[in-house]
Amino acid sequence: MLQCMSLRIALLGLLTVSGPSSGYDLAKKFEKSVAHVWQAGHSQIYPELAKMTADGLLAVGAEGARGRKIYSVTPDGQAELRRWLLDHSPSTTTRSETALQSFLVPLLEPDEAVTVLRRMKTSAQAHLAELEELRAARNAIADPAGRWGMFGAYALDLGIRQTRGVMEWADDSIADVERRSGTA
Amino acid sequence: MLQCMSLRIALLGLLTVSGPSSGYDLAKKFEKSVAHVWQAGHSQIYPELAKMTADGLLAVGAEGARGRKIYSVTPDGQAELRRWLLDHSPSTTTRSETALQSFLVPLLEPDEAVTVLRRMKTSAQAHLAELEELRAARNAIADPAGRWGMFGAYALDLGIRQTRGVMEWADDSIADVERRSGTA
DNA sequence: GGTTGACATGTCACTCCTTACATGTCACCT
DNA sequence: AGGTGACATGTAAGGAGTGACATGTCAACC
Repeated sequence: MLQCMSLRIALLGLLTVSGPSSGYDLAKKFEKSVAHVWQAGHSQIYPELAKMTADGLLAVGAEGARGRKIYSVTPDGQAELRRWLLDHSPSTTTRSETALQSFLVPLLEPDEAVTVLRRMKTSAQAHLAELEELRAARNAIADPAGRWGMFGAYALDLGIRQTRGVMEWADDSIADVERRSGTA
Repeated sequence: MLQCMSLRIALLGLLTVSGPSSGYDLAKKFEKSVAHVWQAGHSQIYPELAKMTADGLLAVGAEGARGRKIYSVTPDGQAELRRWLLDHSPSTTTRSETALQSFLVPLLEPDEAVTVLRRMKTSAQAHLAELEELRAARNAIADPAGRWGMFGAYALDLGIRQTRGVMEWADDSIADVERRSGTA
């Protein structure tokens, strides 16, 4: 089993917090939460749930209306999740189109580079607004004292900091490009 | 052509800066530079170079010793790279194991969560040291006034900021977990 | 009764990426 | 002459991920 695991883990975590759920519900919740850190569509989720069931990490309860299958986490599944969190040092393999653009941007003329950097800043700004709205909604509704009250909260905080970092970086890089082209 | 493109673009950029190079040389340079933002092994690079040649983005010069093929960027290749940088808004699809761990960490007991967060901080620290050494080496050697002097420099700066951000986040999150478990 | 649209689950084809395997060249050492 | 090891280029098998397609249920509305 040298596979990536991450989708499995994400689903185990989500199912732990949600309690027994159907694939459809999981896919919807996934989209609104875990997808910020690990993307997957229903066409990947349904087969993975089936495989996880076959591997004993999940159990299928009664099938509800419209053929809904209700999954829940087995003890093996809990153990798998715990083990991954405690023992697995995450692989650092990056693959970010934004970072690639930032890498290559010096290949452009200064004014073009500034345009690209400004676009990056704008989209970071939009992303930041989205994340801060999410946090505001959390603070208004969620019960942070509950058993899983902080589920996703640290990741949200991290995302906000990283996005702010991108904005600051873009500002400084724009200034740097302009300084260099001014004195050239 | 709804493909990802990113590997193509990375190779075009690297080849633009390196000047005509063999696949082997590109793979080595790739590993030391672009791989920080987009990973790929030689088994992916060789076929991609062949495809890019077939698509007219690259041209093969004389074959050197030991069957070396010397690739160079064609005008079509330059245009492709420019177009991607100027017109392509990078997809925001995240997929980070670190972020996934940060997402799920509240599922653990407080002391376990602290352990995981400390590990994340340590590895961020190591990564930061690596990046700062890279920057020091750049500053000692590189000629930032040269045509491509800043190639990769903005990405390196971004990486350093992001990694510092992770460390700060880890510190604050550890403090938060400890505060919550103390008052619970 | 029929249409619409949200609910619900899946498959298929294709691209992307990783690991391991396979092949052959050339310089240098003994 | 033979061995070693860096150089150099590839292929193959399989897992991961994407987008489009396919199928069927059920409630509500007209």
